[in-house]
Amino acid sequence: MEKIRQKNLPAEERRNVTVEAVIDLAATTNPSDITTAAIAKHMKLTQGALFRHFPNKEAIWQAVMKWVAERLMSRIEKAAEGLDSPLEAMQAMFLAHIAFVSEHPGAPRMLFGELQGAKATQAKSLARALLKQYAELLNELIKTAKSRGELPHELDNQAAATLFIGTIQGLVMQSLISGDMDQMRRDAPGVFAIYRRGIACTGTAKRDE
Amino acid sequence: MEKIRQKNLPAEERRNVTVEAVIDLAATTNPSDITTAAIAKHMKLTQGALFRHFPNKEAIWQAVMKWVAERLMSRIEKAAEGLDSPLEAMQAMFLAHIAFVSEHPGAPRMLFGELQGAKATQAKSLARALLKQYAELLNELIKTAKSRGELPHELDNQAAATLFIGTIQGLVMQSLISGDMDQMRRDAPGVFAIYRRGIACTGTAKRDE
DNA sequence: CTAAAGATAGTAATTAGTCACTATCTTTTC
DNA sequence: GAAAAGATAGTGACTAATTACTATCTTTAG
Repeated sequence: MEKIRQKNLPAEERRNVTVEAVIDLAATTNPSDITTAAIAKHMKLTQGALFRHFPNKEAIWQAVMKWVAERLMSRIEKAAEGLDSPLEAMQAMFLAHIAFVSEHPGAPRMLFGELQGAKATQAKSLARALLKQYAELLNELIKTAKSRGELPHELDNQAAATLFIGTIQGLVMQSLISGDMDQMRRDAPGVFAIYRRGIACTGTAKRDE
Repeated sequence: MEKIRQKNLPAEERRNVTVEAVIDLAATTNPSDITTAAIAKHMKLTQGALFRHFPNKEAIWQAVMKWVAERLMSRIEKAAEGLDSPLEAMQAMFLAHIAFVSEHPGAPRMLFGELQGAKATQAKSLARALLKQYAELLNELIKTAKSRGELPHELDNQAAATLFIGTIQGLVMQSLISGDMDQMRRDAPGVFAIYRRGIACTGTAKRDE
């Protein structure tokens, strides 16, 4: 069960190892500073050998984004599974997302890094697709919640979904900044509590008009 | 008032122009992809000439971060000025921040880009200082709001401040992703409304325990 | 006339990607 | 069932382009 130094791996296995190496590196390195040489070194391979398994660097990035998208979505969907209340489902998704990121700090960095770029790479379009799918999932939940009376009808769906994702992104950014991934796990419940009250609460509290 | 092509600018003026050129470029380019050559080209100067005014690239980035920190903080403080209610002040700050970013999309990109990096540059420590100052300002407002009864005492200050900043960062990220800075301005009021209810609302709404 | 600002033309280091060759595994054939 | 043949994986040295940065010459402004 130990991580033994493997040689002559079959192609697909080697590609998987490569993706993990990149996620690993991205935990401590700015994605755009990750060189093919660094990737190769981290997996104890020569730089040239990488190109036996990927046509170019962009293909590596694409594979990484696919990995992130698949793992993250499946994790989130699994967390929401079986929960009857949409609000409870959203909370479970929120915490699952945070947990995933704190286990793989490199994942959000790759995502943000890719989205930040100007040119329309294929990796970028994968990242966009992920966010879109996420937003749709949330919209469904919010709609169901409204129909069940768990959320007020006056609630702005768009804003609620934006804030849900934005809140996570904000937490992630602040953890990246402090360099402490546990901070995120600590802050998550309290932050979500505020979000939940924000969308559930109908009254406009105090207003002086 | 027109942007006339200036030559032989005095040193300080040239440095200002340089900073603006970088912010400009950062609006469409990943900060770590911005080369000294690109900066020079954008301000119609030769690359070598840049180093007459900055000892190295890091010094340029430092100047940029200083620019961002000063302009952003002064803008936010001005927005909150004269507002008696802390909650109103927070809303004004929120909207001012969003407005600033939508006018200078390059600013947050430089900030995030710098914070993302592993190594401890001076530009990075400026960025950290900015966020810290911001958080303290928020904390003061929240405390005052509590003492005036505008916010409930049970509210978690830390979480509220985190979410305030996080919400903005999230909005920024999503605008960067869609490439449409106006999206941010459109979403901001609705999103802040939810945040405001979230911190102001004491009741736990519906809970099934 | 001189000092500051810019142009020109470099440098050394680093980057993604290539290539001829070697090592190892898998399949075929008798 | 073992040797031959082919396929697959990895090596190490290379390249062309790009990078931040520098040295030297030229222009301009006061």
